Amino acid sequence: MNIYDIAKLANVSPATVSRVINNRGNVKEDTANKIKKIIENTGYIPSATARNLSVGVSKNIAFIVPDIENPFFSKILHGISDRASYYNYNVFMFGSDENIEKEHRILKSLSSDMILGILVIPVSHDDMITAQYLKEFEEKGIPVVLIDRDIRNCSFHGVFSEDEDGAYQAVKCLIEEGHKDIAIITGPTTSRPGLNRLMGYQRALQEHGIPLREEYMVSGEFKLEESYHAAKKLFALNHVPTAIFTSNNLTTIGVLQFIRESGLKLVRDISLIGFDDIDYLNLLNIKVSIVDRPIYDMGYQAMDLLQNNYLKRDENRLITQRISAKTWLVKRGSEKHILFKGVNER
Amino acid sequence: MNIYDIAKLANVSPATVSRVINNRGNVKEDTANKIKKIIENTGYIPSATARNLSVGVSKNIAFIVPDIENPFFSKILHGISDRASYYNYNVFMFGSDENIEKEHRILKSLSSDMILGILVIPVSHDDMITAQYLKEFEEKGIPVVLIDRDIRNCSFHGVFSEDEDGAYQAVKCLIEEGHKDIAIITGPTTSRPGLNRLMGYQRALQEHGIPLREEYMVSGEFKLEESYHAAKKLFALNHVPTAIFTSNNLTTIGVLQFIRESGLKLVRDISLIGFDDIDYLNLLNIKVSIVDRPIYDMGYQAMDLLQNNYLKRDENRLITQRISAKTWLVKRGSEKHILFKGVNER
DNA sequence: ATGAAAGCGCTAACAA
DNA sequence: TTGTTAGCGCTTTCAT
Repeated sequence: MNIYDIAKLANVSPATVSRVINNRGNVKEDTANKIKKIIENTGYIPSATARNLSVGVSKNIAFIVPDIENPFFSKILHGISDRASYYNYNVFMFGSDENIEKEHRILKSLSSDMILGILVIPVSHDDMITAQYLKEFEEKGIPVVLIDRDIRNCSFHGVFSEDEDGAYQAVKCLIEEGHKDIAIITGPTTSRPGLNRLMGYQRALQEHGIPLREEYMVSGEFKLEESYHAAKKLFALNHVPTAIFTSNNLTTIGVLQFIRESGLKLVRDISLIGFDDIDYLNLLNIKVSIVDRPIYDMGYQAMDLLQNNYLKRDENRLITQRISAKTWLVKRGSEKHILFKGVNER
Repeated sequence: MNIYDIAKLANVSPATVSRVINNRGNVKEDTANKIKKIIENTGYIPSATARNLSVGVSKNIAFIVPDIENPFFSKILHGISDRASYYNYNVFMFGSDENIEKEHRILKSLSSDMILGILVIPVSHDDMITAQYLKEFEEKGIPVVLIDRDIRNCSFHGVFSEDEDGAYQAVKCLIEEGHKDIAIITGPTTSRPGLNRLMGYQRALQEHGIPLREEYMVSGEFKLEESYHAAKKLFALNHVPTAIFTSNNLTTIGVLQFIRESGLKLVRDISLIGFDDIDYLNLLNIKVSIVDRPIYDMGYQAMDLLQNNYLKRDENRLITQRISAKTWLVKRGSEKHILFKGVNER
């Protein structure tokens, strides 16, 4: 079944059928109705492939995500997917598994005529190969929108968030609660959010006259297990901090795991503010204060940005659209300071 | 840049270039190398769209999932994605949001020449419209593989799991622990897994001579909030059960939420076994016994099944391949029975 | 081993 | 309002 078959059945030309299918107008209503009926009855579905080839444009967008199973990214995907379906776009999902080579392979495999745009959460802040691929896509008129993670020295469109400020607010809150010995479990230094959250942490301390201590900044790499071990390191210090700022959701969980396993208790033994919420914790009455942000909306907005940039891809090439999502502190009690922490007594 | 440009640069015909690109052989090594070099230098990437149109086959598969944010489905997606990338397939991700109309719209929009196969976790066990769409795809030679949820009276290929047995084992375990008053929070009756888990529950009770009690079977619809209220109902009964079997991960969380909010404690006040694990609970030292299964592998296997059925889509049309993943009980203590439950004392 | 050319299903410019 | 026709970029059969 193709457009010629339909045309024959309707005694019209394929062009007319095409006009009807695409609501191009300039077709007598009778003719249009007749054609529509035939399409309905035969169950004919136009070939998207042929259409794409003919018009040189597809309705597919590619989404490249580092960790499909992280609920943070699932939420972004949800936002993207919902908005994409509004635009009648299809979403290709590619998982890079935080692996830079895999990311390159994905980008390389992206035949540019199959996709209309690219949404990507890049693995690294510093990787110039990925940046090069993305630039080439932009030059071909395929808009690129980064999500959450920026790339150094490039100015791609993107939806980010106020990482520095979020972290700053969190640490400032801890300070105002009376904490002075505040540690951070950092994200990878190859990631912009990781870097910025560290900077927010440092600025908060400095602005309040608290000296930075090397041993209070340990690396958790945004990963659960690494963060668990980072927490362990902090508790092995001579002078255990009274509060920890954790740089992402998995980091928070890693620390919580360590706390539970060690028989420690939040607030009593250690205070905590994390970056990004963890859905079920609050429901389960595990009260952890966190820096929140509109995650679903970030995906949604990214899709919108892509769409806008696609529409005006010829003009305005020089204007980069970058959105920064607000962050806000959600206090649930884990930030509280009590003067004599159990662990400091030991 | 197209295949003609490359051909011209290499002083050969487009056919030869095509042979090189697709490793078809029958090309002198010199010629092949020359062409490869030119392709390399120009950065030419063949048009997947044109290729698809020409050969009538694409490398895309569609995955339709009811709830992107549920970690259970994220794991399946991960398995699918990994295996798909092995086959050099791209995965379209569609979210039906447990909405049957949305599912129909997605299916309807799936231009059959854009996709090579369909992986779907259908919203409903009973919906014949979806079934009809899927059948039509199969008839066109586009293989369909169901995941997790079967469709009534159809025999699609699929990867399911031993829901009945898993539930049976869980409830049997509770009985052997000494529980007699065992409730179930059920999934939707329009879902096969929901139904089968209920059947497993009932069989376990019956085989052990425990009469079924209507008021001990409440509906949680596989949803968090509904399950929370279901738990509330159970605790409002004159004769509160001593144990609950929860039909999926969200159900378990809903019940845990109720338990926590009510100041109740697992085991002391109520025993619990759930279906499907919840990643972070165990890490956070919330010890809930659950029925586990190889979720990632289910996605992985589904992709393999699709691939196999694609390869032999012409022969063997009548042989349906259905895989059932094993389930196993993971005891973490929450199944334990103590004789005088606090809540029964009231 | 290589090339010529038809065809995949659709669109759009041009003609009528 | 409708039709004709030349592509879109690739594959593949059939010659050579």
